Amino acid sequence: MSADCHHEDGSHPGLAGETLRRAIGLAETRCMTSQERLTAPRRRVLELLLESDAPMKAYDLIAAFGQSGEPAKPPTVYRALEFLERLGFAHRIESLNAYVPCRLDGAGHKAAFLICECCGAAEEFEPDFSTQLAAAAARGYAVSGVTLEARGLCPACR
Amino acid sequence: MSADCHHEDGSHPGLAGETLRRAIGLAETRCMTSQERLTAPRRRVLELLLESDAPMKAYDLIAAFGQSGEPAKPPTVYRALEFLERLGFAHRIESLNAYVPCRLDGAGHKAAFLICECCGAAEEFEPDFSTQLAAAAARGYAVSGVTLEARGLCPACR
DNA sequence: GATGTTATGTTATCTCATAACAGAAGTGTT
DNA sequence: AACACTTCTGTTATGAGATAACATAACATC
Repeated sequence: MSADCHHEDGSHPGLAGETLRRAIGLAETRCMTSQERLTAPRRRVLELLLESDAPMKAYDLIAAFGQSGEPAKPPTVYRALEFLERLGFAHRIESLNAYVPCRLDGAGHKAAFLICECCGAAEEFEPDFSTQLAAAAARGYAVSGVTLEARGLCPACR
Repeated sequence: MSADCHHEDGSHPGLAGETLRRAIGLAETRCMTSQERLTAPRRRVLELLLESDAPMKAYDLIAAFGQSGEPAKPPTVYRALEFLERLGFAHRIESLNAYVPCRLDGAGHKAAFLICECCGAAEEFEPDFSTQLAAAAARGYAVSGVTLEARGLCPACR
């Protein structure tokens, strides 16, 4: 994100109130059905991601973790992120070293982002990797996960 | 790369001798025509990348930099990598924190890799991003660069 | 040969992430 | 209930990756 960008990122406003509660409730349900546990630290990290307007760095999560200002220890947050990624509730954006909640239901182990170099917005979009998967198959590769990160300017910043 | 993989990565054998010299000569030429300078540290880092069979970490490059075993200082190597990326001579693989020489001529600011989770090979392939670029355009994004990283098993490791 | 620009050398520090081990909490048995 | 088993958490310490800041050197060009 450039330092002198004054645009707002309108693409993914953070959740709050009832909307937030429902998103977390949905995660609870999905954990139930897959015999996984949405424990307190995992729930807290998911909540922080959902509340945020923008991708969050791990140490942002660490700093914001405690209700009354006490930070978490790094492993607490990294473990929660690992869990959330494994269940598809969050994605890591490699080129930012940052994390976002999954905005698309059931994207599985594929993710695609449009990242604005001006305002820092990271918009997730439905990835169609058929071309690339065909190229991989032609080379004999068995692909288990794909990520795509496109950098540029969002409509507001152009 | 899994610790117990005994396969060889055959996809990108490191260059040596005449082949290596020609690859570097090509880079020299391309620098000339674009009014850029392939200075000693830049040339050295490119050489190390070209000689390697596999993606190299920045601190691998730092350790291998000196002819007689003396490491480089980190900024020396990071600056060279920045230059090589800018000119399209090298790519950073975000999900590995590692670097490879560009294997495709004139790929510009787009790159696509098949990364073997067993042997660590990273094969660059010709990216066709037409689908994703159309999706980006539909959202009003002006895309300046795209990277794709597909993880899985290479033919030898399957 | 003075000036502006680009690149390098050097020190220190910052950000990002994980290893290792002890303890607590849930689950299923007998 | 007592037990073993597994999963998750707490805590300390450290490893890995990258950059800020400033001084010096090399090149260009006028």
